[in-house]
Amino acid sequence: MGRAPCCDRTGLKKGPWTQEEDEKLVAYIKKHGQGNWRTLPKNADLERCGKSCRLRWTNYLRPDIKRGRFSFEEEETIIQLHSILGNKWSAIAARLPGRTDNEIKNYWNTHIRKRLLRMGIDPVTHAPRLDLLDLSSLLKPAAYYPTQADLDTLRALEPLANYPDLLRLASTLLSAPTTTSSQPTTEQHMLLPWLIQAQMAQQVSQAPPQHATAADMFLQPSSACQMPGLVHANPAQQLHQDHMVASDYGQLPGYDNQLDYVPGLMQMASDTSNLQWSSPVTSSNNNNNCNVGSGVSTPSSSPAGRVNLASTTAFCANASNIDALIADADGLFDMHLSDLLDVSDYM
DNA sequence: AACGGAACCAACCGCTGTTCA
DNA sequence: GTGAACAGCGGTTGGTTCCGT
Repeated sequence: MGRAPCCDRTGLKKGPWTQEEDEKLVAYIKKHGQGNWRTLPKNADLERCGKSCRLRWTNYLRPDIKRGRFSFEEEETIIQLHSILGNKWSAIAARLPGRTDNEIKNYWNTHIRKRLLRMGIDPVTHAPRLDLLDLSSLLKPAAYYPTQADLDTLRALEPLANYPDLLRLASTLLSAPTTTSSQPTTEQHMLLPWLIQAQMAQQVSQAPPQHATAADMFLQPSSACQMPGLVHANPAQQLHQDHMVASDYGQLPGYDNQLDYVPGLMQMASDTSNLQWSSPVTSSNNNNNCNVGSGVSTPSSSPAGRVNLASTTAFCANASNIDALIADADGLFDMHLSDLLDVSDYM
């Protein structure tokens, strides 16, 4: 378009607003309404551009703005909505009465984002950061009291050696804390054959290109290999638990029930021995546009694809019915893989 | 008390989508 | 149909405050 900037007039004031300017703007809008922002400054006797006036009004002077610290409930809502909507601050703000998009954005960048990073959760994908996980978690139990089961586990993992990312994923799953002891659960052992099968199937079907790791194959929403819900995190839930258990975010609480996720996971594995994972939600619209990164800036440090099913869903649907999507996603939050990922050892 | 770095947040910038002449 | 004007959005900046040394 090449549109000229709105504030190209010289002599217009910039920087912080004075109380006098605020009063002028508020008085004018109270009397005349918002109307045309372009003409407002002149009519209100303000040496500001319309854009600056609009920003000042919407972010600060609007009477319905709630100021002060965010409550925990608001924080939880922001995290959940962000996992669905991404950096759609205005959409998030629309669901937080009294909060502006700018305020939420600032709060995210200064508080929540850093907190998630400390928790080992990627603030963009809301997934556990694979780069923080390694084989040491697998070896840890065996190093202390190597049982036959531990040895079997390690032996079974040997074929994964050439797929470090997949190995990390297996490490994550298999190192999930157990209820009463350090022994892997039956379900965790059941996962092993599936991982091996997946790895072997991949070797047979196609050799992964140099630039695509095994984990990329798993995590790419637009590829044939989708793993919906598997790495779905609920940082809000985790935050809540942290609040309950420890104020130090570097120390994650223990988890007492990881069995919730396993049946679904094993079902997925048994349904998809050929790695053609799909979900009822995404399979109908599984094209390249379903890259959840679209519309959201994705730092290079983030995984190639976003593995959050809710996010995928939202973006695939062009966010045409966000409320419905959020309602759907609320149900999906019942799946807490993050609840079983204890990454505190790697922090 | 002074200093420097970190944290915070209001405001700006640049871009996109929509409207309208 | 075209392009300028406009509103709105998300990313970034820079000034201020806080805090540790």
